[in-house]
Amino acid sequence: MSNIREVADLAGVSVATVSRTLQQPELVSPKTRAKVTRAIEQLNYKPNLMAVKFRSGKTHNIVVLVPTVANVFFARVIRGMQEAAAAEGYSLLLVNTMGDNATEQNYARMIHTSQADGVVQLRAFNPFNDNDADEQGLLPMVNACEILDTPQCPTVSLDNRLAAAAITEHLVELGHQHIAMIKGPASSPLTRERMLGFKDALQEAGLKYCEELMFDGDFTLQSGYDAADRILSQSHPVSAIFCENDEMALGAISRLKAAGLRIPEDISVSGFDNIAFAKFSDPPLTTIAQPAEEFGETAISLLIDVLKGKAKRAVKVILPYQLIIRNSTGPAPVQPVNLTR
Amino acid sequence: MSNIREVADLAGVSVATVSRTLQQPELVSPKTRAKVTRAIEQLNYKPNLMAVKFRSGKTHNIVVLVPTVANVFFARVIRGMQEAAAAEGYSLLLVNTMGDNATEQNYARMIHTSQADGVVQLRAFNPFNDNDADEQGLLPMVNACEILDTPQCPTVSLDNRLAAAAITEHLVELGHQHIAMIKGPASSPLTRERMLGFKDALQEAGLKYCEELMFDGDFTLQSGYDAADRILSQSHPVSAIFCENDEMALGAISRLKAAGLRIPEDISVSGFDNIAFAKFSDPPLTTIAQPAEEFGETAISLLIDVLKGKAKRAVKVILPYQLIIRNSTGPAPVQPVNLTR
DNA sequence: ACAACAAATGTTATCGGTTACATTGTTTAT
DNA sequence: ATAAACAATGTAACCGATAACATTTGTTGT
Repeated sequence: MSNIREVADLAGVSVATVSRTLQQPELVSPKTRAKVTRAIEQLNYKPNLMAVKFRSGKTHNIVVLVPTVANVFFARVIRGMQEAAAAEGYSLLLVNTMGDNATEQNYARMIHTSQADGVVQLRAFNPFNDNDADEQGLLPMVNACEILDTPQCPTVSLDNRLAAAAITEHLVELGHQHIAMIKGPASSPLTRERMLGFKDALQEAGLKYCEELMFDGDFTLQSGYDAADRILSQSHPVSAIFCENDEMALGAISRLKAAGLRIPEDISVSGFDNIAFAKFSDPPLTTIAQPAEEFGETAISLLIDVLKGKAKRAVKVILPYQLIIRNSTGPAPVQPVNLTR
Repeated sequence: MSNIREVADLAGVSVATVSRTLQQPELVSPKTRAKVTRAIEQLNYKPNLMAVKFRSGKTHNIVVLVPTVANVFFARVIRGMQEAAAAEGYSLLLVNTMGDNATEQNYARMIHTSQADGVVQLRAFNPFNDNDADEQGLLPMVNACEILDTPQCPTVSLDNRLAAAAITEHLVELGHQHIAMIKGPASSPLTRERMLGFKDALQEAGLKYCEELMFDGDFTLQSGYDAADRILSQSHPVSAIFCENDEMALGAISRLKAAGLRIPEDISVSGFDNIAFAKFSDPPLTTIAQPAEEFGETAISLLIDVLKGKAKRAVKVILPYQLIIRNSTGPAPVQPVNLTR
């Protein structure tokens, strides 16, 4: 591999001139520029970016902590980040953390070892220690999608509470009075926020909230299936199920159909996220659409602002949601269906 | 940020001793080691890994070219790579290439600019130029999943032809004589291989191959839906559809059901990949399971072999597939159903 | 023609580590 | 006792680029 010195020698100039030819060509006379360019081509010279990054102290790398890349929603967010990052000359170091705190802390440490300039965190967990925080005003981190309660960094999120209330309201308007909920893991703020929105809407409608109709899940298809199974084997009447994401909704539908229930005639099911599969399921899923790609783009652009020192104060961006009504929700049956057949 | 010199000063030793304490502690006396360790802690010293990588010429980064992270199958492969890489101290630079050749070439160039040591390519496209190849015997690249026809690098793949034949055979055994196929993009070798396997099985069974029953898709849900739409509006009888991946199969099922067809009573549909959704669709999808995580692990381990100079010759690994029979395929109807109702 | 200044190019310290080699101190063998 | 061998530590060159500063060359004005 050739280096800048060889190029300089071949072109008969100094290394500084070669560097300038590449960085600020306007400072180099056209004649010399031509000589240098020729030498570069002749040697097939490529600057060693490791050296550049080392020297400049800027890696142009961004660590992205993803709970799981297998989540279709995150895949869309990643795509948005990718594009925004590439446009600004940044590379993404994607880390599939499986929600493991230690792993996240490990990779966040790449900031300190100068392997990356910043971090995008897609989970409500602060991978930095407290003492890291006060070193500089703003940590080079952006929190997206599932945000921290008290973040010291910019965030991009959705008003999950409002969105959850909106979809619940839709169910209420259809006449549903006994709505079960399949929640995400208790550790997730999303879960809490969407639950609050759910409660808000119930209260607004004058319906009473019933703790026994809340079921645990973990955002996977299987957990939705399992939760539906538990719903079927309990005694309270249920005419609609609000699922905290689409995967769980689809899993639940699978179980309900296996029990011979018709959707939405016997029971309505709603999701959250509007993943690609939602449109093609049977029946197509009523859900909340999130601007996933935009989450990614915004996160990257906020982070770059922080890195450039532009952001003095932690910005909070709230992106809009959209209620997508399809056929998995319908009017409540006149007589609540007996689930335990 | 403190550096090695400050640590050396505080500990009252030379920089070499500090470096040795971290790299080859056995060369340093316990007494000195203790002094150095204390200084490191006191200053909260973290070695600048950019400097290390620059000096050593090894970045411990691996570029992964993913056509799209939104593909559930790739997500699993990525997860496998992630784990294998982390275990060996490598980081993954994931690139969502959207199948764009220029993008892939761009990122593959990171090898030449010393930003990464190697590349894992999940698509049948060689991002390097010919002249890159002969520089060294083996390019620091591994091709996985969808492999090149004439790769100059190690590969990990499935015998797609055999797998496609196996699932076709399953359809034939169920009595299907008019099998349509929804293909992937013509540019993909996977498409060709699976098509060959499909033809193999037809020939084996003495059935004739019909060009008009081959429909184009692009591995997305929507393209499966659209292809099914075209199948419904043509005149040949069809009792089964072999889809080249699960997404297209699910899209097709959605369209077929919308037309009032029952699956598998009226028409059978098979997929390929066994994504998580396959099990929870209605009906659950008959498909080919691939060891996705193992693809990823193997790819990384092969690449590391190449990087360490262990691999002299390009290895080809073929992983096993598994036919998963669920309920989207069933006996062929006695009288072929008229699709154009 | 010459000062004054601008443009073009060169020289070299520097980033933060690693490591070959040099030096000093300590132990072992004869 | 002395040379040889070894252990522990230090010195400084080096990786490849950048950029501050120094120097040379070219241009302009009077």
